[in-house]
Amino acid sequence: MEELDALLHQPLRTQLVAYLAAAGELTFSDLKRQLDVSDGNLDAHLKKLLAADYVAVRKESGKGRPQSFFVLTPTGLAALHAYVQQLQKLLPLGEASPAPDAGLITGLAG
Amino acid sequence: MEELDALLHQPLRTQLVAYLAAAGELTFSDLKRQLDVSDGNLDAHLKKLLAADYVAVRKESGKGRPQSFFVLTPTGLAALHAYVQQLQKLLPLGEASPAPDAGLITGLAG
DNA sequence: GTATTTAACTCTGATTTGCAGAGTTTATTG
DNA sequence: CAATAAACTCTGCAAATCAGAGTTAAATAC
Repeated sequence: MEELDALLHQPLRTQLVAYLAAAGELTFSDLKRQLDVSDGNLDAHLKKLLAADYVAVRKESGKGRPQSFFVLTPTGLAALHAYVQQLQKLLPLGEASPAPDAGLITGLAG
Repeated sequence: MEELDALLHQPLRTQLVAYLAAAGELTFSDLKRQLDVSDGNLDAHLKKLLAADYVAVRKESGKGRPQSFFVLTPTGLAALHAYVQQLQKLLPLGEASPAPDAGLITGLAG
């Protein structure tokens, strides 16, 4: 049985990676604002994603203050894709039933 | 902005709750086998879910060894439902686009 | 019917993760 | 050039995660 990617399956990192996937490229400050997180915390999570080669940095200096631009790497994008597949197998996401043998999580509305 | 439920957004607990939702009721040993996890670890996670009233126990003794049967409570089921909604907003799950302004995470296959 | 084994938990302590704020560096403003 | 502020980075503490030792109770052997 496959397990959920622990690197992605964490509140802050899931959002972070989702934002990067949507936006393509974001600065440290962009992420800090969007995630509403402390500097140190964001730094720690980015370091993990960098270490795993899920994201990459492009540092720009010269014009204006130095800034770091973060992007998803192909590795990170593939991991995200796999992660989403895992979630779909596990949970009743989207409209289709995830498994043929079970109609998971129904009868909620009542 | 709403955040992901930290109690549910954790590898073991997400799976645990998904299994409970699918099966309706599982014993400690069932969960241990399915999740392939140590006794202590499973106990700790169950305690958290019990403390949050996401799951409930029914303890049976008398016939055979004493066993604990775990179920999702209505609270837990509602939390799971809300959690899935959050994921759908954040990630491109299912077939439908999550947001009108972005076609998230495309161009993966190439 | 008592001793031994084994399933079903539960508790404890160690490791890892997550977090916030202090510290550092570099540009901009007066 | 001094002061301010943005953009990070580092350090240490608090909480979460985990594995295995310990406990209780039923089943099996004798």
